[in-house]
Amino acid sequence: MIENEKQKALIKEQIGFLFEEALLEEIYSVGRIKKVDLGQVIMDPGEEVQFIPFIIEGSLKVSRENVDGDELLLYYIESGDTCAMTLQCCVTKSTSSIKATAMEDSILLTIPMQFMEDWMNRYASWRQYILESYHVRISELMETIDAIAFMRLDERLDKYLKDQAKLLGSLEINHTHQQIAEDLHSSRVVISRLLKQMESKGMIQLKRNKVILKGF
DNA sequence: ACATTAAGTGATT
DNA sequence: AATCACTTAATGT
Repeated sequence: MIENEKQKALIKEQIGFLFEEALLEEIYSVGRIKKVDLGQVIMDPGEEVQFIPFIIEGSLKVSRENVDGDELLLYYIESGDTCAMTLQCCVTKSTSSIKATAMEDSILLTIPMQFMEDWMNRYASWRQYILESYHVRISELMETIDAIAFMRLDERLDKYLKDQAKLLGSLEINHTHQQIAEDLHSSRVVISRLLKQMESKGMIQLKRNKVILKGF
């Protein structure tokens, strides 16, 4: 139950326009606010998902992970978004096949999954939102597939840095080369070399644990 | 001062 | 584009 007026206002501001009053009231009565820190893992493959997360503030990255812990970044979710894969898990009552990590300190609104179906039947706005969310996720997945299949790694890296900067609203990206390599499913050495190349072209500036973009 | 972790580089596949 | 093996640089204790 969300009692705090400040939190209510925040929710209203971020997702209020999506739903009618009655549904918002229900959201207030069953939702929980959850704060997560940068780097915190919200969902792990194999875990049973029992809530639907909305991003109220901040952003998450969603990635695929294999048994060896190798990763591949799929897409990001930001304020007002929810995670389509979670929805799928809720409907089929299966376990998560993806990993979600906080890209910055973020605030989530979590809704227990048992309300999902009921709301789908009773609220057109909810139904539409869920469908719309699926649509957006799938488009982004397509974009990622295109990038993997058709772009060279240096182009992907460039896109990655720009996406990252846009999302976090900063030209400074605080990642190690190792972390970037993991997101792109490449190796650190290769990323270091490509970054060095970009630096000598004047596109970026390199610091320890940091990449600074020189505009877009 | 030393250990640890991040980043740079040549050579090889 | 990946991996190995090694060097150099930055940072924490």
